[in-house]
Amino acid sequence: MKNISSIKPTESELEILQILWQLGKATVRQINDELSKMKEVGYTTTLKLLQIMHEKHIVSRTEEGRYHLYQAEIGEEQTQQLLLGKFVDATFRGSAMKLVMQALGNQEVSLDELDEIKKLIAEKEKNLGN
Amino acid sequence: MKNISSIKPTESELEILQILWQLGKATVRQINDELSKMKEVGYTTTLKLLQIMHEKHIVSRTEEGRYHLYQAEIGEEQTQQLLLGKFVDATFRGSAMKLVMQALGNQEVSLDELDEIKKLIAEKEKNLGN
DNA sequence: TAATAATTACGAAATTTTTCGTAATAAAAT
DNA sequence: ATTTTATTACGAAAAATTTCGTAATTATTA
Repeated sequence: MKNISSIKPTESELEILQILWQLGKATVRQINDELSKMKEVGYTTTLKLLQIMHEKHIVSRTEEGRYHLYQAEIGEEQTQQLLLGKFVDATFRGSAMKLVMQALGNQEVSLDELDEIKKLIAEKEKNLGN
Repeated sequence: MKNISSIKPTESELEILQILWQLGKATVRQINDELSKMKEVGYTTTLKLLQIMHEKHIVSRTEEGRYHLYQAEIGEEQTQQLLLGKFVDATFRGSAMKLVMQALGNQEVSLDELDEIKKLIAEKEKNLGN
C-alpha cells in the first residue's frame, strides 16, 4: 500500500479487513467461514474479493503449500483514522465535535469508558491550553 | 420517507443532502451551484441525482412556476445518527468508545468543544451511575 | 492409479452508482 | 412571432461493486 491517503475499501472489503485484523493470516476458507457467520456468501465470492484486494495491495498473500495465506496490508488504526476523517467530512461537515457529541449521546458507552474519555480530554486540554 | 432505518444515501446523495439541510428548499440550479464549489459536476448530473432521490423519497419536490423546488425529506440529526451507527459497526466493530477516542485523539477539537463534551459526559454519568 | 474433494484462476453476469447527451418544454428577449 | 435561454424528462453509457459459474490445478483417498 503506497498512497496511504487513497485508501477507500468498499463495505465488503472492510468486512474482510475486520476479519483479517483479528485473525492475522488466514486462508480463503477461514475468511469465508467467518464471513458466513454474518451473512450468506459463496466461497468464490470471497475468493474474488480477496483477489481484487490483492490487486489493490490492500492485502498481501503468501503461498503456503497448496493454500494462499492472506494478510491485511493496511493497519487497523491507520485505516480507521482515515475512514473516520472522511466520515466526519461527509456526514458531519467536518465537525468531529458534533460526531463525538452524537456518539456519546446516543451510542452505547459505559461508565468505565466515560472515565477513559475524561482522561483523554484532560490530556488534550493540557496540550491545547499549554 | 417511511422506513427510517433503511436510509442509506450514497456519497453523492449525502453531498446533496448536506446542501439541502443548509438551504432548506432549493432549485436544481442552486444545488448544482453549491456542488460546483466543491467539485466539477454537470447540471444534468445533479438533476438526475435529485430525480433519483425523489423516487426514493429522500427528497420532496414542489413545482414553483417553472421550477422545481427540492427539499430534504429526512432530518439531518436523524440521518447522522443512523449513518453513525452503521459506521461504528463497520469500521470499529461496534465500539463507539473506540471511535470517540480516535476522534478526540486525532481530529480537530477546540478547548471550548472539549468543555462541552465534559458537560455531556457529566450528564451521562449522572444517568448511568444513578 | 483412478476417482474424489478442495483450492485457485478466470471470466463474466447482475447490480448499483455516477455521469452525461439529447430531446421536449416553457419562459424570456429581441 | 421567432429566436434564444433555461429547465426538466428520458435514456443510456461508463464505472464500480458484488456475485457466481466453470475450468484448471493440486492434493487426498480408496
